Amino acid sequence: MTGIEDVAKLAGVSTATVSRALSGKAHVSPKALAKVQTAAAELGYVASSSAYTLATGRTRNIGVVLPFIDRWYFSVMLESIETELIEHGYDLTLYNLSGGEKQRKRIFNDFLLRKRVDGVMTIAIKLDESELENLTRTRKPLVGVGGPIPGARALTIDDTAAGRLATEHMISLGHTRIACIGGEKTSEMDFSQPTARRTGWENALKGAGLEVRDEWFIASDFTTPGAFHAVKQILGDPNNAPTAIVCASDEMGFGAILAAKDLGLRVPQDVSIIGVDNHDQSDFFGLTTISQNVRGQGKHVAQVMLNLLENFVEGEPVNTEHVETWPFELVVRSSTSRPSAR
Amino acid sequence: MTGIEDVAKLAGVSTATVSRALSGKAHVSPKALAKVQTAAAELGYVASSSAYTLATGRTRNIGVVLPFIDRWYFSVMLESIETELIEHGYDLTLYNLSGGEKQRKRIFNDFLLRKRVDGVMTIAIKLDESELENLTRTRKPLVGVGGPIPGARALTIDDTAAGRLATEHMISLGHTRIACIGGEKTSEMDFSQPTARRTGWENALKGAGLEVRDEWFIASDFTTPGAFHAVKQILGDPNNAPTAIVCASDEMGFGAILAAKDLGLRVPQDVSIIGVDNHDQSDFFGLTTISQNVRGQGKHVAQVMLNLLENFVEGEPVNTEHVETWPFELVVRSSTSRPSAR
DNA sequence: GATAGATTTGTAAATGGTTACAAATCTTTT
DNA sequence: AAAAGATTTGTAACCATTTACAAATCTATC
Repeated sequence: MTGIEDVAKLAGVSTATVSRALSGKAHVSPKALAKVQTAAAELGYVASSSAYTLATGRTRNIGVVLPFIDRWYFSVMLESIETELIEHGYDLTLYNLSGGEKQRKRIFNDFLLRKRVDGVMTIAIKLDESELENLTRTRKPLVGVGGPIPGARALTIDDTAAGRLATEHMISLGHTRIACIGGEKTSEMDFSQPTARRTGWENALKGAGLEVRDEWFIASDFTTPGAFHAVKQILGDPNNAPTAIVCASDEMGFGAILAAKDLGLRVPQDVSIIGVDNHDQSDFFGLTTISQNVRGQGKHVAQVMLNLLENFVEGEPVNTEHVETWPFELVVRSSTSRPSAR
Repeated sequence: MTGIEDVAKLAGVSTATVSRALSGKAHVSPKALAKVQTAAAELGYVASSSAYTLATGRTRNIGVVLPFIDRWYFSVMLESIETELIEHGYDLTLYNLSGGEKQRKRIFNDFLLRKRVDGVMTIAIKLDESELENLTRTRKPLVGVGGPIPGARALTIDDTAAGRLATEHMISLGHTRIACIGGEKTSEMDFSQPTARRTGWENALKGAGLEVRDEWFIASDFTTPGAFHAVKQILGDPNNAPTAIVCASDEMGFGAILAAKDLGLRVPQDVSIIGVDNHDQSDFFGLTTISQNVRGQGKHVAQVMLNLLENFVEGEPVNTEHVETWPFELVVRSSTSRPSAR
């Protein structure tokens, strides 16, 4: 393999000059620059990133930790973060927690501590004490998206407010019998969204003086089939069927729509349905939703990280708690309307 | 940060001994081993991966290149590869091509050449001349999945045979009017699946002496909404409506089912529909499909890579063309049946 | 208890870049 | 044309590990 020394020899300059010429960090005479560039091109030279890292302490690589990949929110978030990082010359190494508890332990105890990354981003992950402790001890930037991180920077939407807005949309249309399909009791791995969105639903109902019936909340995983079954339960009950359903995600909203249709109910004439996310396919399903521009968030959170790395001052504390709130908005489509008069 | 020297000092041995004790690559006396281990634990020492890489030439990191993340096949493939790699102590760095042509260029011309990865895996990517050339010049293992790679190892299903089996299933049920929803004319980025599966459909029809009507093939992207619109076209035609539809993927199959229902047609009584993949939600939709264990393929292809890295012999050619064919099978669900008598 | 052989250990040379510092060269000013 | 200042360059130390080689220690044998 050709190294910097080969280039220096061919160009007739020292390795220092080659380094300066190629990195652009210091001025080099036009002649030298040209010689180095042609020599490098001729040899097909590319700097070894490990030598660079060893010398500078920077990896130009950031670690991204997430609980799943095969869900819309996560894959889209990952995609937009990756695009933004590559754009700025950074690599992304992936740490996916779906491999179980022991894989999770290894990631936090081994992989993330190997000085392989300049910073860590977490996507909708709740870190436990020791994980957080491990991460902060590395003194590297930590940035989260999809929920707050104690003691670090994070970007998130106000999930309670989102759940509330979704519900208030239904209330404003005249619905009084409003159910909610939400996440299971927060598992270790999930974040706060499920419960927060449910709380928003409760708050909205209470705020409007409507009753919060236990049987009008059904826990389900965040998938289309999960919500499908939940909604069949809820709509199948001849005495208690609600006229509106608030789903904690759009993927669940799709399941709700399919379930209603499967029962022969019309959406929105017989049931109104709303989700949260603005999934790429929500338009296709005509699903009214609380839109939260996931791609925008991914790009933004990547920029926050890059900024942190750029303006890093030795000695200063890297991570300070700071949660930034991202806006959301109601997008009305054809899955919600006034309840039909009985 | 604590380095190997600190550990050596605390344990009262040389750095060489620390290295040997911790890597387990050479025998160390039990006493020394114990001393080193306690010292390392006390200091919370973790070896710097860049120094390791510089000294050994191995990164324990492999690069994965894919065209999208937010599609079921890709996210599941990625997830299973990542799990297998982490299991064996390898990192995965992600190169996603969805950021456009210039991003693609940078990835192949810069990122993958920086000696940052021990090997490269591509998922359903067609490499052009120069990309392939760049990759093979690094003399690092290259392994593909989802289609062959000229001059390198690859794992793939026989997409033509899969398309053919799907179609023959319809034929064996007695269908004679069989349409196909397939991929657009192979774009640069996609792989051969779209056309291969279409070819399978054609071959099956010809083999059975049935006519191949041009208007019974509709190109669409590989999404549910895409297929939805395509199928509405095809089923809406009063004179030419087929009784069976072969979709090039399950996500398209879902769209086909929804489109049929939307037109008031019953599946399978009025139209039979089949897909390819065995998507996690195919069971939910009752979609008959050609199943290709994507997780299994991901795991396998990761093992092939690890094997290559393990048994790497200096001087031997690393990449030799070899395509391994992965099996698939017909999974019959409720979306296919005999055509109803007119 | 000396000798040979096996095992364990330490010394120091890689690995391939970056960069502080000093030396050399080039401008400008007098 | 010399002096001062600015710019460009080269030398060599440094980053944190691994590992070849030699030295030291241990174990077994006579």
